[in-house]
Amino acid sequence: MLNYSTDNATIPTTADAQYLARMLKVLADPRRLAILELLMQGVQCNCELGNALGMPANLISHHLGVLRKAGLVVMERDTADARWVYYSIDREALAELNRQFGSFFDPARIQKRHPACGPRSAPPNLAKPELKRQEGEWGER
Amino acid sequence: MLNYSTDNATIPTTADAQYLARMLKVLADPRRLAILELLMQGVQCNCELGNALGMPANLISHHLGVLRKAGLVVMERDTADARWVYYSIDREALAELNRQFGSFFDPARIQKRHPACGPRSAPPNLAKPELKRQEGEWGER
DNA sequence: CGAATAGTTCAACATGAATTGAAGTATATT
DNA sequence: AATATACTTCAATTCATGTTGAACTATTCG
Repeated sequence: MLNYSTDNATIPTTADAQYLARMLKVLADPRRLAILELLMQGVQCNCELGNALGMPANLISHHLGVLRKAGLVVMERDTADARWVYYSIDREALAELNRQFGSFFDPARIQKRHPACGPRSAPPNLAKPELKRQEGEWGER
Repeated sequence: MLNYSTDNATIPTTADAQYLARMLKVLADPRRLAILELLMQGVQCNCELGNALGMPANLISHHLGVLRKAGLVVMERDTADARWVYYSIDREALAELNRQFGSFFDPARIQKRHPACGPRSAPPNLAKPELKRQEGEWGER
């Protein structure tokens, strides 16, 4: 029954899924999450972020670069002293991310089973999508 | 102005942020996203997932293990033939994830700047959190 | 009982990305 | 012009995790 092909069928194919996959990679770093949390609390410069998080300036720059490339963060230089660079969240990009995530992981989207393989005799004994919870360490906090 | 400490200040500290950091790591893999997408479309067994995604059984098992540990996926064996194992999304865990994500990345949470450092002369010229968008490759699709 | 099947686990290896340390760039001050 | 300041960029190193291939486990069938 295993006849997997050699093409890249495992890469998300819709534009939405590709967007989400890329964004999730950007978010799945504790330090970047911490930076984003601080920027949610207000516009900040590299040294403010570095002070608050105990990170060197170059590492802050690196992570901010990743966030900027992802479109989540924007930068502006101080008008009085251009050495100061301020970073802030791009509200629209954040809202769009929230929409996409909420849509992809919407529980209302869960469907019933459509069997494509299984035992020859009896159909799978599944009355509803939720099975009895047997494992999981993190879901419940 | 750089006086970062050596403690683990960069690790998200609240329980919510830690939960989110862990979950995002689980989600930030294209193959796991693809698996989740298929499970959203209905309960499936290893070989159905493997066929659809062109992945070997052991890799499917590995990723499903990660998803189960995260509490997002549950398993049940077929009652007629215990060799068949079905996987499905844990609806409640998914709903909780959606809530946490939506809350953390809620644009309404964005605050104004509270300066902790900057040029000595003029205060930062920031009237509102949104700055003019200057960069970003992915945010707009 | 042996063979087949569905899936799981293990460990080595590969890969991608974060971190580190140095160097570079631009701006401001003396 | 020299020095200080706030970052940014680069490249080597380190680290975390995905992938591969083999071995294992449990169940079913002839």
